[in-house]
Amino acid sequence: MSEQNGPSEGPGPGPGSDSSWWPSTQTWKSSAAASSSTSSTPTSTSVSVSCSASSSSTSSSTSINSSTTCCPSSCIGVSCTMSPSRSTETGKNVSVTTINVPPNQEMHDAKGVCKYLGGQNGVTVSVVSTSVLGCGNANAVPTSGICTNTGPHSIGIGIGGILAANAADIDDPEDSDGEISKIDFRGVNLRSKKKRDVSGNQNGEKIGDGEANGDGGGCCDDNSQQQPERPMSWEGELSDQEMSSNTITNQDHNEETSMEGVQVCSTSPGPMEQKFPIKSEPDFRSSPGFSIGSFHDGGLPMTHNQQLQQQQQQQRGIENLEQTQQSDLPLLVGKLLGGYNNSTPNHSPVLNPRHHLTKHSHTRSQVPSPDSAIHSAYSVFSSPTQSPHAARHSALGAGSPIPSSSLSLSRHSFNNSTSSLSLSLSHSLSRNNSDASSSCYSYGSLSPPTHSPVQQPRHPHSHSQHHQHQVPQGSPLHLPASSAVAAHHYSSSSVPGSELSSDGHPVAEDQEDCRLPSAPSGISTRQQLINSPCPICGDKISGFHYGIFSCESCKGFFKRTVQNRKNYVCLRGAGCPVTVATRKKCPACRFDKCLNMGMKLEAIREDRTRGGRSTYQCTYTLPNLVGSPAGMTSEKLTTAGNCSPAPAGSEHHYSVRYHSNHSYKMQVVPQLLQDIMDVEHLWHYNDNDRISGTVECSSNDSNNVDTNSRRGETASPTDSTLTGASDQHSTNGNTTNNSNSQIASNSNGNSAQHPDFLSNLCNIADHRLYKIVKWCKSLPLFKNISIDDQICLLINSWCELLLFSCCFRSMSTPGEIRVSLGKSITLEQARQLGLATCIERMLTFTNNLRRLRVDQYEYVAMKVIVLLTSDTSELKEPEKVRASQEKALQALQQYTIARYPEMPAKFGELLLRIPDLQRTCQAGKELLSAKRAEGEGSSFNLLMELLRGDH
DNA sequence: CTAGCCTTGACG
DNA sequence: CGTCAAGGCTAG
Repeated sequence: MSEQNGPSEGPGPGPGSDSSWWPSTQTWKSSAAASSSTSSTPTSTSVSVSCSASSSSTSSSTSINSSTTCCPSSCIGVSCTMSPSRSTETGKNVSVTTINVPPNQEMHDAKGVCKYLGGQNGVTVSVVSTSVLGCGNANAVPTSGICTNTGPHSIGIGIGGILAANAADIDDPEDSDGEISKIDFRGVNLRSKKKRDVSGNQNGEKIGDGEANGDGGGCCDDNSQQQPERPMSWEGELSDQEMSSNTITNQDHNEETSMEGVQVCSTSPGPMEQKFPIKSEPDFRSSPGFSIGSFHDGGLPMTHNQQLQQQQQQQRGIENLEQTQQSDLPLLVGKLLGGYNNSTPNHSPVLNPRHHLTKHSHTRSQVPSPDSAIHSAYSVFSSPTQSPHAARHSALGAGSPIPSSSLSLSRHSFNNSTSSLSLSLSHSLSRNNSDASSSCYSYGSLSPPTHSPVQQPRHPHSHSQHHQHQVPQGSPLHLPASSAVAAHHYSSSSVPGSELSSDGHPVAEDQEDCRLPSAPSGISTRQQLINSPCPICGDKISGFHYGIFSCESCKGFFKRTVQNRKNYVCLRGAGCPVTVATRKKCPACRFDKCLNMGMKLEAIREDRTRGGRSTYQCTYTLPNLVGSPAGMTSEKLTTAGNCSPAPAGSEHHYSVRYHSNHSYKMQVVPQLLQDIMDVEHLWHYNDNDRISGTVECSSNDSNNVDTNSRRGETASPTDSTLTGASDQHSTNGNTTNNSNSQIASNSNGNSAQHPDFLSNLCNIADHRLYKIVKWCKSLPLFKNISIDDQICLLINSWCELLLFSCCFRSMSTPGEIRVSLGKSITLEQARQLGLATCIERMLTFTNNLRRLRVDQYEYVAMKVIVLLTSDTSELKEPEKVRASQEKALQALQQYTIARYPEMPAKFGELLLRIPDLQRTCQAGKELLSAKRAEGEGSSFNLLMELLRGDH
């Protein structure tokens, strides 16, 4: 890893951040290298336990010790693992994200407990203790994940908890917050300071990002006053609380940040998407259900009828499943889904192998390795040739940052019509393009944005949106969002000059075609354009940079951001105003705006070659507004038609460039996708959950009544993840026996020895399961599926879902997988722990996500697609499931086409990653089973953490 | 990190 | 040689 050590890259491309997608060489290389190297390592199941064991035992550098070190109970959570920063190989600091144990931990735990006790209904302390004991006990343990709930109460947890949690979910904001505050956000984007190499290597740079941010957010240097500076990450800005909370103990080494604190939004590649609204989730702990857990009670967000039906169905389904399947998971899932209650003996789900799962796994296993992923990220961007369409339209590409708020915006109904596909037209331009075809600039007035000629809203339909300030100052070129308008396009050549009229002014031809309000063609001169305000910040335009006319500062900012692969996260969830005065405050939003306004990543030269003409292809597709496939309304289409792009062969395409965020979103994001996104917050795992989970687990286990009790069959997803792996594989695969046997083994082995471990498992499993089920039940497409099938689907996909979530979250930290809050693991560390196979695949998968610049919308859509995989023979209504999946696929396709016209193959590429995910999952499960067998607690815990959901 | 200014180099 | 966009340098 050359310069960038894997970890170090941290700042790197976050999922959200653009940089992530950036073709960046180094990062990729490093990662690639790593992966490749690793690849050599046996992917197969057998992980060398020995290694791990030793390593684990030794806290060695990597120390991932978890629980033990910390409080046992709490273990998982915060405390655990901290690995001091370790400088990685390369000289650079790599930051491995180390996790420090927060001093607070104890607090947390205690707190958690307290909450738990107090908060929860009936749960008594005694219970807790019991459960704890239980966990500790060999018996209970294994199951823990699942078991967690097991106690009589346990059930409650599972289902009850969920139910209880239900919508309402009792959140304790406060608690949460408090907890959150304690959390270490180091990871969050702090940009490591980087020194700049004289040479200006990018490599080194990554490191550099951050310091400023430090906690406060270095990003905005200046701003501090106005706002405390916040660390940025693509994910979003941290809330104030978070900010305050962040205590970062950084280790010197780490400069990078992990995004942990940020909730997630996981990464989205695009800055836009990145900003996922951060919601803290309700703590289910607080929910009575949890403690007590009668699953009966809990109500997921469902109507009563639904609930009733579900319950009925569930029971039936569950029973069926039980009969048919023997995996633990199903039961648990079933319970969760349906509230099915079974009091079965508790076994640890985790331990139990699930056969069913295997089936898929097998299939999946066959899937080609992700290795390909390694290839370059470059490919996409770097070579123009590859993507003819490469150019990102400002409009389209620009993903307008979608502020969290945006979610609330009214949605358009989008037509799913595929027609949209056709919309994207692209040219590929060569760097030297002579062809510079026409570009359309809307000249209109030089006047300030408000005055922009374009003012007419281009989109009649645009809903009222509240725009966020972000609106540009509206240079004629770039219409203010509010004004929505047309923009100029250039067609092909990146070289502005080409576009210019003889005068040297950009040709406005298109405008007319496009009906842009802007001034008549020819009227404005380039100079005029230059005189207009920078569409990003409103400053004076200095020229045509990276695809748009912008000021020198934004040009430089964009360059630095891309070259250095910065991952900025808006702590506020996006939507920060970007003006001359505020542009320094939130680089995340500024970068988003750069993209939104049309700056092209492709314009940044990987090789940093100076001079000459740009080779990047400028492809302009029809304006999304008009044509966006996804959501366009007919009207819009019509409009588009007017603007009709140049004839297919023609080189010139004109499109409206500017889209307000709002309109953008509406146009590009299919309703279904938006609906899916709206429930995404249910997925995220937050600290509170964790903590609470811990408590719960402990409490519940011992008794375990039933809940989870699965006849040993069920495993919580988490567990299953672990175990499941084995199961699916068949590695372990014992069906029936497994659960018991496993449990036994566990109990005997490590589990007994590591109460913490067990409790952790319980916590994780419970929480994740809870979250996942809750999420599933809220999914638009999932609700209509019968309970039986819901259970089946969840059983078959939970592992993929968890891993996907983890990998997506890790997009911003090349070379490392973000395990949990602040914690991350590098391949090297994984090797020491004997987890190389799994981590390697995860890194590879993550690299692919980064390369593809998977954004939040794509991520959520893919999760649904994965969830709705109907390739199982166990489905009762496969057609229905298939139909649902098809809808999700359609929505994703529409979105990718509309949002990333320059990446026409993105949809297909995204789907091609699913097999990799499945393989990765298989590897993870195998590892888990192996670890479990060997009893390596720490490694096992680590895996659990890996599988854990987002925070 | 920011942003203004400088250098580079393909084109015309 | 001028233009112009991309990268580099560096004071702040």
